[in-house]
Amino acid sequence: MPKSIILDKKKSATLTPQSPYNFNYTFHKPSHFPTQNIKWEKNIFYQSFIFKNKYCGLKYENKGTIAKPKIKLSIYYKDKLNKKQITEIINEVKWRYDFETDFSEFFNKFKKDRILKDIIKKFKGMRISCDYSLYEFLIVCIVLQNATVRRSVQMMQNLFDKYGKKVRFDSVELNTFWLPKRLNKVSEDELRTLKIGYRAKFLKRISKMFANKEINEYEIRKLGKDKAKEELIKLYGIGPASVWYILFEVYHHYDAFDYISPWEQKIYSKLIFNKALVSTDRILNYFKKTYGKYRMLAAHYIFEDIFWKRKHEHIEWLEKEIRL
DNA sequence: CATCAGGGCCCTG
DNA sequence: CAGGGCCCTGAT
Repeated sequence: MPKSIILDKKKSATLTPQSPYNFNYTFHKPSHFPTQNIKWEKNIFYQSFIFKNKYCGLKYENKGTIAKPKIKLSIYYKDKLNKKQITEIINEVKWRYDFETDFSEFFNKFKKDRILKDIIKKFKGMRISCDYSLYEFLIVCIVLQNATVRRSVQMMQNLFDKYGKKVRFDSVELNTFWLPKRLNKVSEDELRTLKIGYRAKFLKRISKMFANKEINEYEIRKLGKDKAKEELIKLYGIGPASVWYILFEVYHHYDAFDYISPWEQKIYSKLIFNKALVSTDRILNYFKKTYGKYRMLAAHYIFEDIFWKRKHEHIEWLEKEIRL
């Protein structure tokens, strides 16, 4: 078990995202895979955060409204962070939680859409949120592949316990990820003792690429969707199912919806067509035609809506599809 | 007890 | 471009 790093220093800043911004629907996504590097409670969000090899903790507090958003960000750290580094962390946070995008066109365009109209009313101001760096998100993708959620949770926790650290700040203790070079050094056999199976090879290769700086997360932000896809799909262990998640969540391409995995196909079939199984082509065409460049964002709103409902009520058909 | 598919991907033919 | 193999786990 990792030992805790106590983060006893703190700097705070007040941030004002573009309106409308819904704090809670952005910082908590029930459809997302749960990992122990983050913690949400109403109007507060915590995360562990590795910034240039430094282990930090971030606390976000909702101090505004959806129409007049205001977020207090507190950065907890141990050694020292200079002003420039603080600014860099703030900029990264703004990107990760989609502070600066203008959503008005999306909301206006679809406020009468048969599926989205009610969802938009309720979720207006929900943004993309990515709790991970590219490297960390790749780990999550790989751990999700060909496994049930329960098993993915176990694999992730084993990795956190073996290679990550823990940070303690404010009132929380959270797991952290590790640096790519850490995994680059371990053997495939050692990784396999963590019950991750054939994924060990993927993690090693990807960690090696990051350790050797063969891939640059920030350069890919400058690329268009197709170019970015081309780069990402080259990664060993990243195929068509994973790459769309990355393009949307990490790179904010609101139209990154050109592939549906079987379990998602069933969910969209039910929600959009009220049928057990509609062909993936038909679903994708519907989204493309109806939502155009916002098709993945629309899909995201629809997905979050059903998963929020699931928190409060039992949805029989959905339980069958997600197989915990 | 055995068998099997699961929130894919790689590699081969 | 189809299909087999891959890890482990819980369901049957």
